[in-house]
Amino acid sequence: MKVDRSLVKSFALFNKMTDLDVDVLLAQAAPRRVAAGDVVFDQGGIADHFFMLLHGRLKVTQVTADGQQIIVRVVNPGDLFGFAKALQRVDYPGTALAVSESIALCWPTELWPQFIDKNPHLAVTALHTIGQRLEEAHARIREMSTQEVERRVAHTVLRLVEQAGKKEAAGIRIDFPISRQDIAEMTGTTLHTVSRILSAWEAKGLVEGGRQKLLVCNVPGLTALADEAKK
Amino acid sequence: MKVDRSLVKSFALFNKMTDLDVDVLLAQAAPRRVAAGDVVFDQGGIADHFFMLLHGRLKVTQVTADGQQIIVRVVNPGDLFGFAKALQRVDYPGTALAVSESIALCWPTELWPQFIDKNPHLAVTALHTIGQRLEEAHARIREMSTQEVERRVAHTVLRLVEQAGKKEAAGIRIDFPISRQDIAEMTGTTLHTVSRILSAWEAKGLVEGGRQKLLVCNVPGLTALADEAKK
DNA sequence: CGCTGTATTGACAACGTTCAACGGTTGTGG
DNA sequence: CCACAACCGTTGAACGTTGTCAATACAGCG
Repeated sequence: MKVDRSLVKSFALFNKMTDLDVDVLLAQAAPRRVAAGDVVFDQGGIADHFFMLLHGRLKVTQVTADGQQIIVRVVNPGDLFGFAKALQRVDYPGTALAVSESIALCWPTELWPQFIDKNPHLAVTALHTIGQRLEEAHARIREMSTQEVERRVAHTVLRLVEQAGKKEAAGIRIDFPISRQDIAEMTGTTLHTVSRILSAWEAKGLVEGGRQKLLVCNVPGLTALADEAKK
Repeated sequence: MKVDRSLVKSFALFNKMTDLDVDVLLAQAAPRRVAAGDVVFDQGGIADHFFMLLHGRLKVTQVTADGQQIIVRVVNPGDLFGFAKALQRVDYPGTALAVSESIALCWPTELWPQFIDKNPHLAVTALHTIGQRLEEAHARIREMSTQEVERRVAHTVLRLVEQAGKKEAAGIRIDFPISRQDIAEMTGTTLHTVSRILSAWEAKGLVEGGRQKLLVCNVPGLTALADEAKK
């Protein structure tokens, strides 16, 4: 039940805090293991906990009234997630699903007010986190408003490289299982179009595909594609 | 220079505060008049102040690297805006431009920490505000990912009715000058398409157009259009 | 009165979705 | 252990929504 301080000290959220404060926070946290494919919480469910990802990878999705799904974001180790209550919501606005074996720290939402009370840093950090997320959302809106699909996919893949890139001999591997459908739901297009684009890129030697796999061979090349003003 | 308490007490931000606290806040605020077409701050400018809109209407825009513009949001009376510094930014991420004669309260950003220190309510309110804005952004992403242009425009117009609707004999007036270009930049399309859609709606008696004018005659009809699942 | 910014409308092209069929891989249950 | 289902991916063809290009009209303003 007890999580060791050394496991979390490297995350941005904690590295400005004293050992004592970290210990207090950890003492109230429950670690939770989530198998790939399992959900941490469901869209519409009562927001009774908030979380931090220790290990693994999650995707947060939303389903529209007419059944279409989009991926809101990918959760990486060190990220806070599911703190809907802090935003004055009673329910979770999306579903968090593990795409690979993951471990999350869980706190009951009732503790949130105490936490920010005891540790003003946390409130500031939370504000920054949400601020960044808002900027990401606006960036995505900007892209969807002004760019054609191929550039959006390029940007999305580059973002994944940043967040989950792992160096390999032949290039940079996206370090979790990701399907064309997933990329489609991140960019607002269909898996067909994504498949075509990735095939074209593979022919150019920019990437290497595979079942739920993606290896980026030529980052500068992709960046050029992403930044290229409309011809 | 002094702003009377009664002018602001009706806004959500202040109505949970004591008269004394309100007075303290107001004592440090500078009211600023902005003519239609003038900017309050520029994208990229140093974020040395944050604001609350007392009267009028602003639009917040962003320009992309290749010169395309989008409208991030519309600022209504009572809204906080431009608190970039609280999100750990040094510059404003967008430009705030008055679309009609407006009055804003200005505070130097250095005061922000003191404010949330003295008035914990404010930090909570700020979190809620940003949380809502994040949800709006996600809603917009969802719409742009899954809906065709006409429905997006319908949603956008309905949102404007909520925010800036003014009852008239023939329907609900959008209470500030708004062009087809503006609507296009809010929905991620072109003014041509917006013009076509509005013309079609006018033929059906749903709206009445005009130069920088918009009157919604049939709200339920528009709502039906907006919610209609894809045929 | 002419200029500038806004709006309308048509013709056309194209990007991307939809529909459809097929191949390959993984995992499961008999 | 093999057969089969379920899922993921690929690719072709047709269609349609929407952007692009272009021409015109109109209102407001100096």
